[in-house]
Amino acid sequence: MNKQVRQSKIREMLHLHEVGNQHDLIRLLEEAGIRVAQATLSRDCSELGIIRSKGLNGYRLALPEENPGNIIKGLVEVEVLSIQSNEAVVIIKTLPGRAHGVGSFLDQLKNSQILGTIAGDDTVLVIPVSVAQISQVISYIQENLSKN
Amino acid sequence: MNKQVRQSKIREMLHLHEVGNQHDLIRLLEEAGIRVAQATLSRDCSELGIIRSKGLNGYRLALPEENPGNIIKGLVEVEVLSIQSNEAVVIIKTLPGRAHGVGSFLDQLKNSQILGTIAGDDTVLVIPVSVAQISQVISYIQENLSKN
DNA sequence: GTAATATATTCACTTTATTGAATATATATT
DNA sequence: AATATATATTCAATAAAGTGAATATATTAC
Repeated sequence: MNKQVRQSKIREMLHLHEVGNQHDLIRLLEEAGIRVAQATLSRDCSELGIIRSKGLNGYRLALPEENPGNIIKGLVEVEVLSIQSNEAVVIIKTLPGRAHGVGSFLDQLKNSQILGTIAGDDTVLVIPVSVAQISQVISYIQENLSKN
Repeated sequence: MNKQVRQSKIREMLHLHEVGNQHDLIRLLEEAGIRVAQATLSRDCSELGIIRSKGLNGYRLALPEENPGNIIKGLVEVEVLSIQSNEAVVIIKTLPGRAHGVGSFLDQLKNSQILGTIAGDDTVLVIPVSVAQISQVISYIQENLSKN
C-alpha cells in the first residue's frame, strides 16, 4: 500500500526531471528509496494519465495537463445535493446559487437523450427527449453528476 | 463494491427524508433496492460524519452542518481565473459555465459598494455604486473570491 | 523489412477492504 | 434506578485491490 506515496512521488519526479522512459523512472524511484516493478509502473502511468511524447531532447514521460472539464466535474459532485424524478422529468437540487453551473456542465456533455435543461437558483430541471427514456436519463445523470 | 453508491444514496436520503435512526434508514434503503446490515450502516454513518441529533420531531440522523457558504467559497476560489478592471467596472473571468455561480456568491455577500452583477457563461461584470469606489470594490473582490 | 527497445498484459499470489451475524456498549425513556 | 432502544465493535468470511515475474504486444531505430 505504498501506492499513494509512490504515485505522488512519480508526479513529483516528472515535474522535476526529464524522464525518457519507465526504466529511467524505476531507477529514479529506487534512488528515492522506492523499489517497484516495471509492470506496476506501467499501471501507475496508465492511472495517472502519463503519456510518452517526443520533445526536443528525445522522448519524455509527461503528465496530462488538467483540463477544465475534470476540474468542473469535481465541483459539480460537491454542488449536487439530490437527484429526483417523476415519469417525465428529472429534478436536480443543488447548493444555493449553483444550479446554473450544474446545468451548464450537463449541457456540455451533449447527451442525445436530454432535450434540454433549465436552471433556477438551486434547482435544475432536466427534460428527456422522450418520457420513455426517463430511466436512462436518470442513470446517466447519476453516473456523471455524483461521486460514484 | 456498492459502498460508494450506498453512501451516496444515504446522503440523498437524509436530504430528502427525516430519518430518526439507523433502522429506519435500513428500511428506506431497502425500498431503494439497497440491502445493508446495521453494522455496515453504523460504519457508513461514522465515515460520513452523520450524527443523531434531537430536533422538533424527535431525533433525526443529520449530515454534519457544513455551512453552504463555506463550501461555496471553496468552489468559487477554484472557479475564478482572473480579476481585472478599468476605471468603471470589474471583470471576473471564470471556468466555462461557472460565472452565474460566482456572481450569485458575490451578490449574496451584499456589499453596499456593489450596485449589481451580471453573469454570462464565463464572465461576471461587477458594477460599483460609484466609479469613485472602484478600487475598494476590486480589493473586496480579491479578498473574497481569491485564495490569498 | 528486422532488431532493439519500451510498454502492456497475464498469471499467481499477497495484502487490504468490505461485509453481516452476533455481541457489547452506549444512549434514551420512564 | 431499570428497561428499552440505538449504535458501535468483534469476529470470521468474502470480495477487491495491489503486486512482481514472466510474457506478449507495441513502438522506435536501423
